[in-house]
Amino acid sequence: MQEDGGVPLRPRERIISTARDLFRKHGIRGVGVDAIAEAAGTNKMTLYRHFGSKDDLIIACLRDVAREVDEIWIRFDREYADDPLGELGAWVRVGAECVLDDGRGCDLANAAVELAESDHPARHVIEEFKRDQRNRLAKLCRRAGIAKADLLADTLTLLLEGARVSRQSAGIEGPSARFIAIGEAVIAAFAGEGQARKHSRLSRSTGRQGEGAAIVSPRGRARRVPVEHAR
Amino acid sequence: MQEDGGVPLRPRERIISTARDLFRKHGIRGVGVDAIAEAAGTNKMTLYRHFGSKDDLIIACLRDVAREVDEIWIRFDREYADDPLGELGAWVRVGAECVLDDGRGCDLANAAVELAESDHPARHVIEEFKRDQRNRLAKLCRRAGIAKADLLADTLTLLLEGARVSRQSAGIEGPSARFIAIGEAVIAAFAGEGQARKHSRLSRSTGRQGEGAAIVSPRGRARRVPVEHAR
DNA sequence: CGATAATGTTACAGACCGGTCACACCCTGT
DNA sequence: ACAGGGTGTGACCGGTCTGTAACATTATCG
Repeated sequence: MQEDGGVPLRPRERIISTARDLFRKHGIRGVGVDAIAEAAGTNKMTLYRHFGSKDDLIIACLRDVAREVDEIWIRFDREYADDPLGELGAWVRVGAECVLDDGRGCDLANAAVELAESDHPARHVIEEFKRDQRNRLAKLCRRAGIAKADLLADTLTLLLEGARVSRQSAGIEGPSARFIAIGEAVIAAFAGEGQARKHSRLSRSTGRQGEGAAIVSPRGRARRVPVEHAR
Repeated sequence: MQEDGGVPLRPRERIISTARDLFRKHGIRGVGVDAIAEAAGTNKMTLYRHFGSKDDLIIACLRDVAREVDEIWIRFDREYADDPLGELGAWVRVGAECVLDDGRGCDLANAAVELAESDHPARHVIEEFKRDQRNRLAKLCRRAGIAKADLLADTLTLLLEGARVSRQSAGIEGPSARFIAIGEAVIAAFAGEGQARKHSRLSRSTGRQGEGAAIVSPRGRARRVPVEHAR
């Protein structure tokens, strides 16, 4: 049946994996539990034995996404333990990968749009995740010696969030195509301001990209990262 | 019955207005045509006589939103005819208003998230609208003498788009709270780079805001604008 | 007034939704 | 061999969804 790395997946994992896929492709409200169960090679009854309701399944999926993103952070924090500025650059590149990917944006953010009810149980997971991402990024900025670390973290968060949603509504050639160039320029501007202050010029900061960069094209180290549609 | 400015609205306008409201509150897929018709003080049959299908109604609503935003642009272009930099500032402030407002983000962007099918007829409207917004903003940047006008337009677009979506998933205290500060700082950085070059420093550019600005609070001129949940 | 168009009302079709029930099956461990 | 837990099957419930049919009512305007 369905496997992952040679190990046959049990129904529960298959359901979560399949549900994540279908939710992402068609939207949470655009796919029914029956379709999920069938696509996962099982049936509705088994699905309901593992997840008491569709909302429960949604929450489990969102938690699963959040867990994957956390793992990326943990790996990055280890790989770039003594190079926080390099980690910031890697954050931009992996963010750009997420922007391209399949162009469906962040699962958590999408869920927040779809599940409009302000008291929906999934909102806790979403808000906690977003808060966590912001804090992680701010901490990284602080570690990198950025003077206005929180402000840079917020700026980068808005840029990535915007790139991912803009990719959906304005297309791949829209403003999100310049996410890498913009992100790197912003980091350079913030980094150059607090300490060395040599040249706090905006854009054209790390070489390459510049005005005519057009389509963002992640390469180099970030390519190795099997990030799928994380975050 | 339902009026607007003293003039009684005909069923068609009432339906569009009501549908926009309900779509916004509960999401497009979260509200049925029957509920829309009833809330609009009419019935499903009349709704279907004006709009052949729910998709048609969705498209009409999105066009209506786009039209309102266009009107704002036209007014701004007239009010700030000889002060493009001032218009950019106004753009940021009215954007911040949209971010706050009811915290449900851009109707067009939300629709792009909800209507995941890549061939959904509403996608044309959405993409055209977003392309148009970007071009308008870029033209404004050019008029303001910004050297890298397109890059600034893309940056501001990502920031606003990010602020509006982040407001939904990370809450009102999240990164979107600093949208005005960030936006103004970016504009100042770009404006200071191309020509005068006096101080291209990031942040702390136009006074006020700064590090501890916390919640964005639109005031002054932008307050007059009855923007509702435009864009 | 009278003709015509727009609107209201009710009922219905057909599909799909989330969720449950009863029961049969099969695999695993002892 | 046996027991028990996880799983598969199909039917079913009540509700909601988009969309339509037929007919009654009202508004508009010459």
